[in-house]
Amino acid sequence: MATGRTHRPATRSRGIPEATVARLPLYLRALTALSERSVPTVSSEELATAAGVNSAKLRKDFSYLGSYGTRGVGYDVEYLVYQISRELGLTQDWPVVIVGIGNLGAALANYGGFASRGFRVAALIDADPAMAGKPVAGIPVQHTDELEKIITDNGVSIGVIATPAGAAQQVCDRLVAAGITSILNFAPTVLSVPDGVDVRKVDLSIELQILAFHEQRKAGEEVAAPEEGAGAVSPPPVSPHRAPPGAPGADSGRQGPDGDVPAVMPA
Amino acid sequence: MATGRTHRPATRSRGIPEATVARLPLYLRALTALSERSVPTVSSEELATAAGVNSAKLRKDFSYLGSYGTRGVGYDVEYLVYQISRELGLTQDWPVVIVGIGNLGAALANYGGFASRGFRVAALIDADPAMAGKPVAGIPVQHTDELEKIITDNGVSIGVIATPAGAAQQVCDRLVAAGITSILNFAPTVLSVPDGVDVRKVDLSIELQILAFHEQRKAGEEVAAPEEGAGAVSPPPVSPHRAPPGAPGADSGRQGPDGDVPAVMPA
DNA sequence: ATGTCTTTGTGAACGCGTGCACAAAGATGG
DNA sequence: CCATCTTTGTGCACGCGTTCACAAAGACAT
Repeated sequence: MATGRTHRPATRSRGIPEATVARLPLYLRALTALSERSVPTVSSEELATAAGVNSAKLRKDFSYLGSYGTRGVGYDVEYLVYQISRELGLTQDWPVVIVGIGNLGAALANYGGFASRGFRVAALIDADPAMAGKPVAGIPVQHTDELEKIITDNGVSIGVIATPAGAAQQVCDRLVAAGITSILNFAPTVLSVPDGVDVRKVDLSIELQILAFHEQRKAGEEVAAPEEGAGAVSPPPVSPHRAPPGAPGADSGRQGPDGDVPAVMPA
Repeated sequence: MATGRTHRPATRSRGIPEATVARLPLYLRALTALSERSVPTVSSEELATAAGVNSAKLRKDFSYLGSYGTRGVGYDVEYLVYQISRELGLTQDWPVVIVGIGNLGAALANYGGFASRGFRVAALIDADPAMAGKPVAGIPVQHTDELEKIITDNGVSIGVIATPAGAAQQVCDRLVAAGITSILNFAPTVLSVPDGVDVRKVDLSIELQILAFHEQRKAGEEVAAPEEGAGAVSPPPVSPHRAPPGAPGADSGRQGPDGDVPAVMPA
């Protein structure tokens, strides 16, 4: 999961737990697949398997939405697709803007999963004047100067940030000032936003690091970890030189502070 | 976070909670930034703010790693960077292979955040013969036929799947059979893997849908929904009882019955 | 040394999320 | 109409994660 929510402590919207909301898209995907195969109904067991979750959890999730099932039979696929879509707000059109048309931004612009879910790429924005007018995924890139106008003219409320880390906060501030209230952030930075603005982040690097952690653990299981100092080893002021990976280090020379340039895109 | 973990119920690796592991990369990023600015020490309060978390949570997280701070002073930045890197397994080289070099795969191959964290792209693999030999991000693409050989020859244990949804499971099976034990999946499909294999998934579409949910709720707050609670009155926008599809009518039209099309990667 | 001040590390309480297990609801067959 | 069988919906218990709040530990000044 390359995700991470931000803020929004416990405002359980109208009783639907955040964890449940996060799974609804999963159910929707599985249901859509069934719908395409013209399957009329599914049991919680079948659907749960298709969505990769526990059936009890699925039933409990659906119970928050209402009683849409039929005991002894299961759930009507089409009806459920509609209900979940409505709950998620996918029955309406959501114009989005993508800021930062680099490798990642371009990949996002070409992403086919947008339109099929009610999301419409209203505009592509980049700070590089050379990019202006150049079409990406059939949409001409516009310069950052137009940002505010684009957002207000199109009534955009969701913005995607795919810029380098250094520019993210600045872009974010402008988006928010222009009226954006939901942001999907691909830049490896913590964005600070005023209350009322939602931010979700996707960071591939983080996901890989989590995998590495487990991978290391698996590998170390056979060798039996050396347990290191049992007693609390007081932190010696002597900063142990950070062991640089045997790889071609010297990465931080690429650019700004963090040198991170996000590049992600779910298929 | 466009993230979502999979499996691994409660195997808290050596006592470090999964939630804590997921935050370590966040701390590491903030610490690295401080390190580059030559800041010698930070308090839990400062670091927490930089990482976007609560200070109490941060201290508790660090407590699982050991006592690396100094009361009254804070944490030694360099030392902590090293400890966390080591804990995450980033002090060693992790060769990874990327399968599926479409828009997404190419973006990933160009991602600068890999090398800087100890990850090295060992190979790019695609099923399209026309792609073979073509360099992407300086690395020549190899055909799927070579998959097994590439993995065993390079001792790769982490694989990234960026193929269309339809090919994901098949690719996954081959990766696992070849010895891969950690997979980062960008395809919108639930992968089934044997025990011992970790899968993490990133799905942009899901993140956007979650944002849409909250966005819709924000918009609806002004209209103030009429409580509707008590009697569990199933909201029948279409039909009270198990009404068949019927949905499209009220729907924003546009998309056909299918609507979804499992995010078929443009490739 | 001694006292004061800062910040960590953690015990404990609390709340959310998960999964079990079962009663209720409805379908189905006789 | 009744019996049986399937599957939902949910009460309940449990465990993880979060947060509070404070004692302990050390820095620093006197």
